[in-house]
Amino acid sequence: MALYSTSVEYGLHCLLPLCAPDVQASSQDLADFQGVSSAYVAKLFATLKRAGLVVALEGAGGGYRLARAATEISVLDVIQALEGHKPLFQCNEIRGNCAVFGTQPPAWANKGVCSVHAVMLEAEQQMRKVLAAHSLADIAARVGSKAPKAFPREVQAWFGARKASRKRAARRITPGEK
Amino acid sequence: MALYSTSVEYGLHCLLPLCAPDVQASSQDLADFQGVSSAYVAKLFATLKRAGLVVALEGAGGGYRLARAATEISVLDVIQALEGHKPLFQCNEIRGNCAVFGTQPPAWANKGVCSVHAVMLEAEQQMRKVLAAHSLADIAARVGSKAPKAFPREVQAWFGARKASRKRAARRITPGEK
DNA sequence: CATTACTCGGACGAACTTAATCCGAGTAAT
DNA sequence: ATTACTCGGATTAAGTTCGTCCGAGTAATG
Repeated sequence: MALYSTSVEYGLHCLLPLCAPDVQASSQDLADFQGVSSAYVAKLFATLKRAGLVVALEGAGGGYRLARAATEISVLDVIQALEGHKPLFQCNEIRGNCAVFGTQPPAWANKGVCSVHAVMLEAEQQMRKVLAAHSLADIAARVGSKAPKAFPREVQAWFGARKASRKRAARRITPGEK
Repeated sequence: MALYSTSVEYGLHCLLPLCAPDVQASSQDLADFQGVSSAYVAKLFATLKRAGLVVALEGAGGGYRLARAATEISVLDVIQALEGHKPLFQCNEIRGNCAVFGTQPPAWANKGVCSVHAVMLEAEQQMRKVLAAHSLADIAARVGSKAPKAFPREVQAWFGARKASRKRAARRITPGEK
């Protein structure tokens, strides 16, 4: 339905909580926090790690953490990591197929960039310029400016409670139970 | 593989020959001229007609013609006609799902545009601005400036010969033959 | 030191969109 | 009146995306 898929939306939103200083959370927690599919977010974060945007801490109490400062991760970085480098438009050089050329197109036909392609490249460049200009930190700050002052504390409390409840729940489960 | 599909490439290229004054050609001829799938181009032009970018002349010797001056048809018009209005990014308002909100998100959470969405909208606007600024006539002119002076005549000759050969070929086919 | 359970990570399957094809309806030319 | 060429929609095949599930490894725990 849209040019960029849901991956980008999930990925960006789930990265936001990690912008706060010294935060580390599992993909499970991040997904539950944002109310989206946890299994899918797990897959997305594996991709983000491969792209070098986050680092993973394995084992109990582990989780993800930003690989570099939130100011140094642009929206474009996230998009490229999750969707791969998708051009706006793929030129198949059909200008060289023109029937009047016969078997071999003349030199002038393939000279420079295809005129249709050129327009698309210009549009893509403008788009990428905007996406590269905004960092995760910018977005997090804008969200923060809307929220009441107590919000960051509440978030921190939620992640803390989450971790605690996990342990407690684990204790209750009998060994054989699924 | 790319954000905009092959439809856009086929559509734009096949519209270019129609930019010359008083040209009218069938989807079959336009596709053969550009060396692309004719059945698929036929489908695309049906869509372009529905969008009001071209007008169709039915019957033998019919074909398509631009619905208005080539200077008044932008690349964006063609894209929107063929792909529908696809936003760069679809916001599902997951900001309201945040787990700390409980059942009902507070008023400030959904105030204004989602901060992630806002970045995407800005990027999309810049992109569309470029696409809207270039018309079919612009592209046709740029192609023409590369080509030798005799090229337009050759093209016109090709379409003429095409029409003539059709008639001749038709005469040769026996009624039962496929 | 052995166990536990929580974490990542890749393999698997269903649903949707796109690319392409085929055939029927209508119309201008013959 | 016939012919054949045109558009136009219904149908089919392939690729991509979204989402789920299960196995491997590791830090915490007793």
